[in-house]
Amino acid sequence: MKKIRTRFAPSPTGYLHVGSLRTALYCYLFAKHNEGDFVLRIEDTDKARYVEGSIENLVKILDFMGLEYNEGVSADNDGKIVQKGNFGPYMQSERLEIYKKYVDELIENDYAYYCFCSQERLGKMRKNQQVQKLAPMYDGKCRGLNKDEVQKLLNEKTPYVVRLKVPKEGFVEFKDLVYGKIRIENKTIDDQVIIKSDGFPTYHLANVVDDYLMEISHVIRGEEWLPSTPKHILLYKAFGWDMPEFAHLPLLLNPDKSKLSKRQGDVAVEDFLLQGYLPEALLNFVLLLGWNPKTEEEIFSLKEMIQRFELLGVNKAGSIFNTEKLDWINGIYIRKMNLDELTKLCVPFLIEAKLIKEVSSIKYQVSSTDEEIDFEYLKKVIALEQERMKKISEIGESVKFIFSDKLDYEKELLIWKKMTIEDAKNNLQLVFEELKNIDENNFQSEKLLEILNDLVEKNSLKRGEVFWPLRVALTGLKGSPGPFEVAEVLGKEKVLKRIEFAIEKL
RNA sequence: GCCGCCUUCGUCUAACGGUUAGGACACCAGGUUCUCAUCCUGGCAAUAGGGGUUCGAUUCCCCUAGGUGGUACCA
Repeated sequence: MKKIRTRFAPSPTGYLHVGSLRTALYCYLFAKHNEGDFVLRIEDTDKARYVEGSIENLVKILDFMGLEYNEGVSADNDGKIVQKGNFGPYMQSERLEIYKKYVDELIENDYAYYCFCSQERLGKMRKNQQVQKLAPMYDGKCRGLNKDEVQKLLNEKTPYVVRLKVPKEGFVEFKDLVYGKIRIENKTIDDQVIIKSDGFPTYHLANVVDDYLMEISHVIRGEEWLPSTPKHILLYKAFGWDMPEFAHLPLLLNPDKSKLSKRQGDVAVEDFLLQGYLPEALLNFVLLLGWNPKTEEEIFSLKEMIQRFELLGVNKAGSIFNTEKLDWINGIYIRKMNLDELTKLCVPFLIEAKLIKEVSSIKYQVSSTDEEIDFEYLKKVIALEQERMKKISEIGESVKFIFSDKLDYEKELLIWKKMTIEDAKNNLQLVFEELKNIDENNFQSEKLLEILNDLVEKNSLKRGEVFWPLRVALTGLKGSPGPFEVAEVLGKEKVLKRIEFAIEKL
């Protein structure tokens, strides 16, 4: 059997779109599931839309997402673009000679023709067609030019494009792996430009030639390509080439069901990463947008995805990109993560939130107090929040209370249910006296729980009457981690200080 | 306008032509708990509309509606 080879073929026009990420993921999974190759090809045939640095950025993000490809372009240690694999170059702008050769062959065999029509004429023509409520299409003026006429115009250096000579009769039919049988009448297909006047190929030509030369077995791409697939098929036929399989993927949508766009929120993979979504979570989320595993499982590692992925499970309808479920998935991955790694991810956000400053790679300084802390301490702080974090970006806000010199809260918050102010004050006083006598080394959450439980019993109190005021005294928050974990992280001195502060407040 | 594609809870999605139309997120309620979160239990909520075919349509066919993609010397 022929080797399975897929390609991801973005154009370098800026950022990596989450929709493209899903396409890349499906291409990758399909290839790897079938022990095939996954190729990265840069479709930079539009000079006008090229954005500086976007290839470098793309390569970096794919790498960070863990979608490893076998061939294409890559970045070296300095971030410079280099060729990867032995098939290159995989940037279409460097393959112009190749397209030229193939297009000459098409013209030679009467599958394509030179067109010398000016942009102005074409514009007028289309306007007329629209007025007459006709589909805007090239009217075929240059289609019948004979060899001498063509040669003459070429000699006169008349600007030209090359167009595909689409048959007037008949139809193109193909079987899409997702959408099933698609049939389109030839008469509705335009004589598409395949070489532009600047000598660059258009997508249609470059894509077909490259897919053929790179031995791509499965073309997996967005649904927006479905209507132009017949043009591609016509090209394969004109060249006499075997066709790849086609699989078009449903679109990702805005909440209003229009095609997912930047206007209505973040769409760049980088934006999500910056917000503190984990790459694994993002992949997992995007996997489920348009594909289902035919079981009720929802959480998959990349390895499991490879094992499970089949094109059969891809559905046809577009899906709204709604990040509610992404938050849930991200929370799951955060909880599964080991503390060391999670802390490393959180540190930049803590610095950004101006809670701490970096002194060295393992030493930090608390901004408000200049106190020195180390990575091990940060781990304890992060551990407090691990199970309630949805996005890494929340960490600054949620652990602010740990690093604050002075908490800011209403004194009423210290009152639990129907307690009186006096009760709260007394109970805090009791706790204060009790904790004062505990050795610094015994300031551990289990021990503290034990000791304060005894205190509660001894004084026939309710747990809430003691724990709630204590927790608020330590955190200043309505919702927070438990008082004993917090106490352990803060240490004896600060705990006593905060309790005193609360008592004074009441 | 023309051509194509799509349509199941709010969202992501299951269901050989026969199911009380299933799961997940979100939401709500209860349990655990000093609070939040986690965890467990339960609840709410859908086959776009109309015709066929069939003993029986979410499922097959047709029409309508809506949505969406394409209609470039952009990809």
